[in-house]
Amino acid sequence: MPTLRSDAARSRARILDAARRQPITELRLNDLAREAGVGVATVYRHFPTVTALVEALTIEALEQLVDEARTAAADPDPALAFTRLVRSTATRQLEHQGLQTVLLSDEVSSAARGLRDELFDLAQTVLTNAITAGAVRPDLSLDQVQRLVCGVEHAVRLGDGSDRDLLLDVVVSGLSLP
Amino acid sequence: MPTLRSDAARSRARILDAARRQPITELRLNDLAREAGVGVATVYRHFPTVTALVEALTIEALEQLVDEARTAAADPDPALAFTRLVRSTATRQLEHQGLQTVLLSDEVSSAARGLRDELFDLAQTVLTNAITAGAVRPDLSLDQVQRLVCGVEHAVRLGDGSDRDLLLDVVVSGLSLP
DNA sequence: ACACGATGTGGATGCTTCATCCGTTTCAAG
DNA sequence: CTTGAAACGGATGAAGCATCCACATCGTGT
Repeated sequence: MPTLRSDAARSRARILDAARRQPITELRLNDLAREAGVGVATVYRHFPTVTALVEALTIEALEQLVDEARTAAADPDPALAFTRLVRSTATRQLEHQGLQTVLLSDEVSSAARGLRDELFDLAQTVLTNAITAGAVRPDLSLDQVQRLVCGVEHAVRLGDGSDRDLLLDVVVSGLSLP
Repeated sequence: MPTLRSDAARSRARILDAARRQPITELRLNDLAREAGVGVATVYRHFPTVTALVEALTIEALEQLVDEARTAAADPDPALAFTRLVRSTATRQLEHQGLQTVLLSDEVSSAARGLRDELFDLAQTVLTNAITAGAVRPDLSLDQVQRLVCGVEHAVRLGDGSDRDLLLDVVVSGLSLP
C-alpha cells in the first residue's frame, strides 16, 4: 500500500469523519460527499463500494474485538471465557452496526479478513474448550453460535436497546448446559 | 370494501401470483408489472405501498398463525402451550418472509391489525400462564419474546435454514426455567 | 340490447438516486 | 522552477420509482 498524498489523506479523514456522523443504514454517498466538503468522485475513489467504507469505519472496532477475544481465550475457566467472548462480540456488534457486515461479507479487504480469521480461530478454541468442559451444548458449531449472536443483535435493535443484557442472557443460558 | 370488478380481480390475482414467484427482498414493482402482464399503474393502484403488497401476500399466513395460536392457547399445559406458540410463530415467520414486517410495521391495514391484535392477546395470555406456572423466566415481556423470535429467524436466515429447529431450541431453553 | 357513468388500465413521463468519466488542480521529487 | 503523476470535483448518463392522464372495459338501469 503506497503512502497517501497529503491532500488525499485529508480527504479520506474528512469522509470518514462525516460518515461517522450519520446512521450507517442511510449512507448516501452523494450526500456524504457534500457533507464532507469533497467531490463525489473523491468518495468513490477512496471507497469503491459501500462495504469498503463500512469496513474502514469498523476495522478499529474489529481490532478491539480481536483483542478482547485474546483476553477471553486466556481465561482459565472455559465457561467464563465463552460467555465473555459472546458478550464482547454482541457488545461490539451493537456499538458498530457495520461489524456484522464485515464479519459475514465475502468482499472484505485482506486486512479485515486477517483479523476476522484470527477472531474465528480464537472463538473456535474457546468454544471447543467450553464444550469439552461440559459448560456449553456440544451440538452447536461456531458458525451457529455466531449467527445466534447476530440474531440477538437483531432482536435488540428491534427495541430501544435498553434490554441488551437481558436478551443476551437468555441466549447465553440457552447455550449453556445446566 | 366495495366488490371488485372482474378485470380488477383478474389483475390483482395476476400481480399476487407473480409476486409469489420472487424473493420478497427484491420486489421491484416495475418489473413485477411486466412479469404479471399488467401496467405499472395497475400494480400501484392495487397496492399503494410495498408493505400493502407484502401484507396481502402474508395475510393468509397470519390467519393460519392466529389459528395455531388459538390451538396452542387451548393446551392445558402452560409450558407446552408456550413452546408450541413460539415454534409456530418462528415457523410461519420463516416460511413467509413478510410476516415479520406485518407484525412490526405501523402501516398495516385494519384487517391485519385486527388479526395481529388477536395474536398478541393470545400470546400475552399464553406467556402469562407459562410464567405463572413457573415454566418461563418471569423477567421477560411479550415484546421481548417476540423480538427474540425475530432474532432467531434472522439467525436461521443467515444460514441455509437447515438448523432452524436447533437454533430455536437454544432460545426456547434459554427462555425456560430449569 | 344498448347506452352511459363508473371503474380500471397502460405506458409515457418527471423525479430522485447512483456511480462514472474526464478536464482541471495540487502535490512533491529532482 | 519544472514536470509528471496523483487526486480533485462536478457534469453527466444510467436506473429505479411512483404519478398522471388519455383510453378501454365493465356492468347497471332502461
